[in-house]
Amino acid sequence: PWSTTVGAGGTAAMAGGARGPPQDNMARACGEGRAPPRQPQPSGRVVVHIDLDCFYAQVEMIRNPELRDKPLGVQQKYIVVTCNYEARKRGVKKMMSVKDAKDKCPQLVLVNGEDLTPYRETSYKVTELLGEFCPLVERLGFDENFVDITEIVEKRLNQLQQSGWSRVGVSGHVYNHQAVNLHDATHVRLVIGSQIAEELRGAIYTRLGLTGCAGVASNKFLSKLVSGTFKPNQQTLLLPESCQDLIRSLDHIQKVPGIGYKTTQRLEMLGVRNVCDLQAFPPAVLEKELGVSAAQRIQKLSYGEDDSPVTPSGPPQSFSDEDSFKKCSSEVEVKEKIEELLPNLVARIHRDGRQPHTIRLTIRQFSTDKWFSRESRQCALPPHLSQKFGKESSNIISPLVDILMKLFRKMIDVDVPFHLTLLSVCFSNLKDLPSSKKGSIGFYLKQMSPPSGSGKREVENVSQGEGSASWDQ
DNA sequence: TGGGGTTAT
DNA sequence: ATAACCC
Repeated sequence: PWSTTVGAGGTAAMAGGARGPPQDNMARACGEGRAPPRQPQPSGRVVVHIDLDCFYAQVEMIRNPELRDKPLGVQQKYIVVTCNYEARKRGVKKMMSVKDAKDKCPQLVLVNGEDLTPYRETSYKVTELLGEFCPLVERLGFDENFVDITEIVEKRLNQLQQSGWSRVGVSGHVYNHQAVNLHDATHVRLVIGSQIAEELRGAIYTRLGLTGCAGVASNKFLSKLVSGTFKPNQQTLLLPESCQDLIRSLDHIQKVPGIGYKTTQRLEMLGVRNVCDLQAFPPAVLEKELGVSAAQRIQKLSYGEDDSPVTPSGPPQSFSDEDSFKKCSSEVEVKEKIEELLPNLVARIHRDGRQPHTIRLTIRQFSTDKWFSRESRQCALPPHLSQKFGKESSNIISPLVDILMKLFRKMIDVDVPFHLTLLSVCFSNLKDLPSSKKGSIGFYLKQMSPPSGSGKREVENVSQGEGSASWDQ
């Protein structure tokens, strides 16, 4: 199913003509008049963004191949959170209500995707696979990864120079159909990057059976923006000269990754509607509205500049499990929900092997207008409970429930009627178990403390501290 | 809108 | 602890 390699061949080497082919016919968001003058910066990096196609649906189709050629949606509560391309052809969209989706497509097959375990596991397999090629892999959600392949490109470049410079051709699309200039060192590196991106996608497909898109560019931001250009299972290379065209193709600022809901609201009050407005906006005014840091960051993004590194994600920083519902309004119900969430969560952490030192309870209260705000309370886990994650058996659930109920009462006065629509439990502040070698201090401490703790009483002191004292760092 | 995640303040 | 961001 792979898209064929598009040769950048002979005619592509248009030496001096640094400007890409004029593509002014597209109705772009930016007015003709004021193109801010900025050169594409010479960062020298090569970054790939990999974005799996309708990830949850793909995982479900692998789990049950019968679903392959049917329109398929993945459902959480009453929402179709994602769907395969058969379903999209028939008008089903991401985050559509089940009702609307069934109206659009009566034959739609739905699978429940509220348990993320299969997606999480597959997701980490992808990240680990990419990690075999290169240590610099950063996750973004479950279905996206950034890979900094600068070093691999350099290595290939050297090999090519020694073996006498064979043909280099682009793999996949080039944004804007811009001609490649093989006399331009930056172009050559990015072209090699496109070949490596094709190999990464190939490995993800042959080893895991998953398809996805890739974007190749000189930084994370641009690689992410360009990866969506050709949509299922294709890849796109961005050359520096087309950077402005790419970012100006965004018709609204909220499509800029890094500019979310809140910032969009503020920018709109300032009269900033599209990317060109943001590029041209007075920096000092922007800094007053958003703070220096955010202002400078997003204004640089508006030019396609992003010096943020690809930061290896490593193992997760937190483990959480949540459930949403129509109504939960008594303490007993809260306790039941928590007891439902915990065993799975505890098992996941146990598999991870590290010990959490912080626990958090998050709630969402029903309310008509600002239904999207949550509150949380967290506390340090008492050390003896942290340690129980290390090993099997003993009932760690009950003391955790006790702690969580105390956290709950810190947020909610149970004597006043309440109406929750979500509960979430999160463990964070994960530490490796002291790698107790024989003879080390850690070994003796670990051996000596646990023997006599039935683990019932010490829970009391955890949340009792009126000062809320957290032993957290 | 769900069921997750991250970092900055 | 919250607020912002990402999927």
